[in-house]
Amino acid sequence: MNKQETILQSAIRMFTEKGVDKTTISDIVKDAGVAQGTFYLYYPSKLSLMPAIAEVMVKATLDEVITAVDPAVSLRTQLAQFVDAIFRVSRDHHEIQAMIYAGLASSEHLREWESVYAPVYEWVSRLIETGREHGDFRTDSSPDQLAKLIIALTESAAEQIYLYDVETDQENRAAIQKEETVKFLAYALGLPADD
Amino acid sequence: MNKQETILQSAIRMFTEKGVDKTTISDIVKDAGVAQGTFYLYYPSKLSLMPAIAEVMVKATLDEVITAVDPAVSLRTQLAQFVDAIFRVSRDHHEIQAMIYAGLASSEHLREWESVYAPVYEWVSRLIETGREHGDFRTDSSPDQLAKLIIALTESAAEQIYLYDVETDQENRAAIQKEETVKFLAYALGLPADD
Amino acid sequence: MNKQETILQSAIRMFTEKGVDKTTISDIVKDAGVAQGTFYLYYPSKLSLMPAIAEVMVKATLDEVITAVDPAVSLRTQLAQFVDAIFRVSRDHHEIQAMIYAGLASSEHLREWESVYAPVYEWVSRLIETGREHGDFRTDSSPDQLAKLIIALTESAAEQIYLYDVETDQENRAAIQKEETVKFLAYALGLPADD
Amino acid sequence: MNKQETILQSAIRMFTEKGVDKTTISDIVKDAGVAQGTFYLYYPSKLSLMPAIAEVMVKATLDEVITAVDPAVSLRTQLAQFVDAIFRVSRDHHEIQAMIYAGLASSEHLREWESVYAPVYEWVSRLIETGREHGDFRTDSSPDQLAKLIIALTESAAEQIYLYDVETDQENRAAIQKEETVKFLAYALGLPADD
DNA sequence: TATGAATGAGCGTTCATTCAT
DNA sequence: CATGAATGAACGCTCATTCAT
Repeated sequence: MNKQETILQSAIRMFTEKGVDKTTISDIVKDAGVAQGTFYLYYPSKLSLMPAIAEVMVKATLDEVITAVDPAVSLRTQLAQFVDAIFRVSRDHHEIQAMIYAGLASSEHLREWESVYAPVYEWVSRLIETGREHGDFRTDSSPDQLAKLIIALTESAAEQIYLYDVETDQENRAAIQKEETVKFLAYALGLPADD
Repeated sequence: MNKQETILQSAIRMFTEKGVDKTTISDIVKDAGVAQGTFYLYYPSKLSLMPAIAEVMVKATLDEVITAVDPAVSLRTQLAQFVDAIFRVSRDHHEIQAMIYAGLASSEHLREWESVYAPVYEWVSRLIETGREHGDFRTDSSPDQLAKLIIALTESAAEQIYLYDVETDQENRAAIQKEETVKFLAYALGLPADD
Repeated sequence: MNKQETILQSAIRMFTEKGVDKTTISDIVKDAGVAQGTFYLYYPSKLSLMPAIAEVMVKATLDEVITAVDPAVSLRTQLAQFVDAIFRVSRDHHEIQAMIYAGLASSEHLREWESVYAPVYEWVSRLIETGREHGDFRTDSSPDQLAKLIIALTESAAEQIYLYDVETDQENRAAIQKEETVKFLAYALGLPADD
Repeated sequence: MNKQETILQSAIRMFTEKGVDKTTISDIVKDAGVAQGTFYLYYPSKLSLMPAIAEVMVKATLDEVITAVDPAVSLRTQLAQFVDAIFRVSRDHHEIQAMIYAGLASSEHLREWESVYAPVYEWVSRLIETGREHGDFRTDSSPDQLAKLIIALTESAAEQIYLYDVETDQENRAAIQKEETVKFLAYALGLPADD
């Protein structure tokens, strides 16, 4: 792994452990085992790491989703698998997600965000199109629009559980929230219940 | 307005204008017209302002919602009014919302967040209960659960429009997103279409 | 002496001892016995000290000149006293003079320089005007023009001796250079020799 | 042009463009199109370039003077041509001159300065000697002494115009200053007016 | 209560210098 | 000879925090 990659990995680790604001470049380079100046060979500032990190996160999300969702099962089950995957990503990376939401917001790298996140939208869009070919889902909204709202709902539902530090009974609350989210989505999409 | 309140208002203004990280206590006290030391009479640190700010925001949200939603009209219309209100709050205060999401996350004041936000959840919960008394909404989920997801979806949908700087055609995209969100919610809640 | 004045004095001392470039703000505040941050309460940067230092230098120059020149003696003698004073200032402060010449040049504070130095030009101008009232000095150049060249010549002659580190026989070479400068000036100004 | 020479030329260009302090070795090697390490094959530090640069400058000055001054014309005119040449050099290279004056001063390479500048002194000295053979110039000062003061006056007069950024009406003020300088010199040297 | 001058630890950043290739 | 990635000491500067008034 080259030094640029090492720095990026260390940045993700440090941001996750202590938050973006409280992470110093000194923390990152110490963790990465490189000199202070080496950081600046690859990134002009701390915030300029954000797009690269977002990219890593999106890739991780997409990988998780693709691995988790089995195209052979019913759409309702696929939806459950999707929700499960998003909740898992949120649980494992909620610090980074908070960082992306607000950290990116305060940087000048926001423009890049939409394009970085595009693959996830596209994946969900295609899921809907495929479903429609089998006669599933309501058809009075475009796949792109539905994809946006599906993702908005699912990530936001996951964050309600994982973004905040209240860890009491977390997995139990997560299970309920997941089940409710799937049901909510099924209704919202006009998906008939499994029989 | 006493000095504590003045400081809080200045903090909100400064945070909104230049972001939380880039706002210094010096900025706040200058804007408030008080001395540097006075800040510390009321708040031990910059982050300790967060719960108070969150409270103000939640109150603003609730006021907006209560004002906008007319209990006399159809539930579908009330839903549309609710979505409209949330989008408006997001448009006007997206900086603060990003701040609350991630700014709070990095502080030690997170515990207070849930209790601060509770009134909004309760308001939506009561909306559902009232609807049920008239035979509306599906009943296979608890009002509290539905409230959570309604809020999650609506705020997240609004943020997709307003959190990012792409201001091209913003209000047009917002109109479409609002309409789709209402439709999505109506399906998700088992609400019959207006007739 | 207040802290601002203390910092200024320390800056002059440090600049004189080790040169402007090699003097760090840390050097200055250590010498002044104040905290690092205190510096920035009064000066936004190292270069912003320059106009203040220039002012001190000009005042020192003017004091030296006014003290040294006796209006009661012949103009030729007054000229010698003036040259003597300028050489003395150069000897004692040549580091600062080099600093002002080039240090100011690299800053954005250059505009202020002319106004700061104005009193010296004016003093020499008045010397010429007074001389003319007694029928001395050639009259085919304006006092202001002559003042500029008198100062240019005298300071530059002094710097040839003192700006560079060659200290061998310095005072002897200075004596010769002073005498020649006075003679040069006397001719240049159309001043008759003492009789 | 070999790499050593390329580096020197780039250093002069960079120093002129952005000042000595703000020019980094990285700037120089980038401009020169050589690697960072190559610099150190030829110069041990940034300041060690100074004597070489001074030499180039002095050569440029001498070339300008020799080209400009026509030995066939009257001494008064030659003086005007000389003043003109010095003003031109100052206008085109005032950044480097400031650099040499104070930049050299802060280095350990000062000893070399006098010897580097010697050819200019000698040229002026010879001008005076030649003039004397024709019965011109006063003879109560040595040519070497006069040369020093002539150069001191002329360069300093030029700097009063060009060292500072006030560019309003610069060429007009330069013309007046040049004329006055020639007149001043003519008197100072006991040179009869052209007839 | 209220002030604001003073603090100083610690930050991001620069850049002259080295050395394995 | 030439390279340029890597170094890390040292810099200017910020700003939350304190405390004598």
